[in-house]
Amino acid sequence: MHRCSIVSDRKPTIIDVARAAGASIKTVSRVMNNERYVSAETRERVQRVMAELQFQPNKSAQSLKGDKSYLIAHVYGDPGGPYTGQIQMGLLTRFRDQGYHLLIEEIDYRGDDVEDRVSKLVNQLNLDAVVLTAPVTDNDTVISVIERANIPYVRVTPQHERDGGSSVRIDERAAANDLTMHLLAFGHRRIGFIKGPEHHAGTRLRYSGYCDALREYGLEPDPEIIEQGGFTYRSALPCTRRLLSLAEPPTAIVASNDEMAAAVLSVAHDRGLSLPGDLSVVGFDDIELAEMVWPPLTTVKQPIQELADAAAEILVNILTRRKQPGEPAPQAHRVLPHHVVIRRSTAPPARR
Amino acid sequence: MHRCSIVSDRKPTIIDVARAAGASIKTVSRVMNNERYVSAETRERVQRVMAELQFQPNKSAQSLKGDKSYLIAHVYGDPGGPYTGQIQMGLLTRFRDQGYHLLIEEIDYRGDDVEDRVSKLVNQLNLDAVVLTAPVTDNDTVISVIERANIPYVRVTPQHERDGGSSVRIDERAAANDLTMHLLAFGHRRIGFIKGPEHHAGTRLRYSGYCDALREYGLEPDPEIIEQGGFTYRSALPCTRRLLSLAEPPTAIVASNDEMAAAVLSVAHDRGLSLPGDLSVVGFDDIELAEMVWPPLTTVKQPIQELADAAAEILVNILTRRKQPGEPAPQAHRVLPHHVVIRRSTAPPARR
DNA sequence: CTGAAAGCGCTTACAG
DNA sequence: CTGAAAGCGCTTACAG
Repeated sequence: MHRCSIVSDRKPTIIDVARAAGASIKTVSRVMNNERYVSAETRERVQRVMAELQFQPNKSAQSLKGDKSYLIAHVYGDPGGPYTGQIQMGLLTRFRDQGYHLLIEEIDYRGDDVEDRVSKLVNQLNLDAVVLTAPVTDNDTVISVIERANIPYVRVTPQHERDGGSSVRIDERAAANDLTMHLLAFGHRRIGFIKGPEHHAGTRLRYSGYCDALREYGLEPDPEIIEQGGFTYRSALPCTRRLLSLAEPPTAIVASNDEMAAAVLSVAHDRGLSLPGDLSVVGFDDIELAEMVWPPLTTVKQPIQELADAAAEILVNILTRRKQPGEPAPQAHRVLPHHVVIRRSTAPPARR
Repeated sequence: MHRCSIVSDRKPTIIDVARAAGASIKTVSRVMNNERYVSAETRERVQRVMAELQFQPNKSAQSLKGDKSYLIAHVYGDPGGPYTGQIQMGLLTRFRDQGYHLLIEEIDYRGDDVEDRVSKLVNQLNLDAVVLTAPVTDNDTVISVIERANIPYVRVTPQHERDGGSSVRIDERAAANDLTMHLLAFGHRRIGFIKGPEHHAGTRLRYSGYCDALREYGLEPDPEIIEQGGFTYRSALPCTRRLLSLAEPPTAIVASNDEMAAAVLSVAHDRGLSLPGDLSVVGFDDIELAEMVWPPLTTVKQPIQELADAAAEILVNILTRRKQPGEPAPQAHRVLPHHVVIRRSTAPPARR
């Protein structure tokens, strides 16, 4: 018996394991990393000792010499939308099993220290990969730092396609089109629209989808009933007030996201309108809020869970098979199916 | 001129800086860490070279030999509540300036791998500190792993006080009391209550505050109008339906959080009740949703930003002055002021 | 299939 | 105030 003391006050290292197992540290390293060329017998013996000693490899040491830090960052912006948390949950679940940990970094795209912050994150920590969500999916400063460091990255619901990196998204334009068509099919012809903020993924595509749908019915977008919002509840309050104060107010309003749709409902309630008879309202994203307001919102479901899964899967694929240096990181671009969720906030327009 | 090439394809190391500055690596290290005993002249010269070379210290190397990983983890649970994101924002902002990065780990307290997961996080990454939020603030398994590793930690809004670690919170019991008093002062005498889930911080204290308030008015809590919810919107739907179907329904309902209060509103709307005349509703937390539903909720504001700030400040204090080993980590327990936000979901009961 | 040596980029003692 | 040496716990070549 040459393993003297199983219990010790300091954390066991690879050397302790090697000694206790009667093997070299290189062999222990091989077992840890599931490499080939270890006899089944040796592997088993080492694994048993690792378990007994409760050995846990030091990530810093692995990172210093090796090329992996086992750290992946989620870079997002505020307002990143209420699904930031759900995206993170999805990523965590997937990365966990592979031994990766998730770091988070919030980036204000207006800030002048964006480059510095991302650079520190990427370079000091030797990140293995990065996930980008709105509104930094299309931030050139952030992306160029990541590309310079030659780290694989995935953009979740980006606005524009790009040569580098990977992406996962739904067809936002088609989704906004479907949503508007739903209102047109109900007989609405005067349909207001509240846009999202510039620079934010989705803003442009959702607006385009709305315009396309109108044109399919031979209508032209009317600037009088198109408002500029900011994706927040508050931003849509004055927009709605203006729309409902028009001589000829819209009979339906498409808000570019659910939070703004909630604001439309509040203003309508406040004016004593009967919903959805006097005003139909639709949102976008299907966040939890969509079901919690009254009437619950007709909206497009953003398949957050699936998007996060797809993003994680793409990265895990890349990370677990990078063997040849010089080989360009493989890319993937996935477009997931979307669907309109019809609830009680939409109905045919009431007769006047 | 002994700095040959400023530009290089590989990242500059401390050795490159030392060479270019004509100093030893130890001196560069001193400058990096803002240690004393460096002449102003040398310090400045080194700093200039660091900037020119865009030198960024490798955290893995710092962590391997030193005792700091510059990594702090936020351990939370799902449902961690919609303010998980806000807490993280607050922590990020504060830690950033100190050079710390934030890792996140979601823990399902029902899972049997909790210990393993937290242990891996803490031990493999050599975490510098941990922040715990609901519902893991009172999880003994998690806390004992952290304490064994001798890492400072802060619990945000814990349910029970503890000997070890630090905590920040509001007086939830007093807050629930205030909220209920507000209804009592309006003249309500039959006030329903929807509890949060067991094991979740806040559940017990909020209920106690409600009971206390009733007793101050000489009333006893009536089990018939006390429901068991789960802090989710959906969980409160059936609770509300039962309460409103009673022969003598409550004239007001206290929901243990805002999401459940939103569910109360929806059921009431669905039954055609006039709000707040037929039913007053209060929530707890003042999450964004509270202002987005109709009528907007009277609730208690959870000062998330301040709580996150306080938590971060406590940790930064501990981390930046740990000099003497053996000295126990200093602790802090802070109770922040709370206040009731009165909106339009509460009013005196209508005459029957 | 297995192992001894060197080294990743820093920090910690320890000397001057 | 400054620096040369050793070492943190692993992995990467390189030999057997």
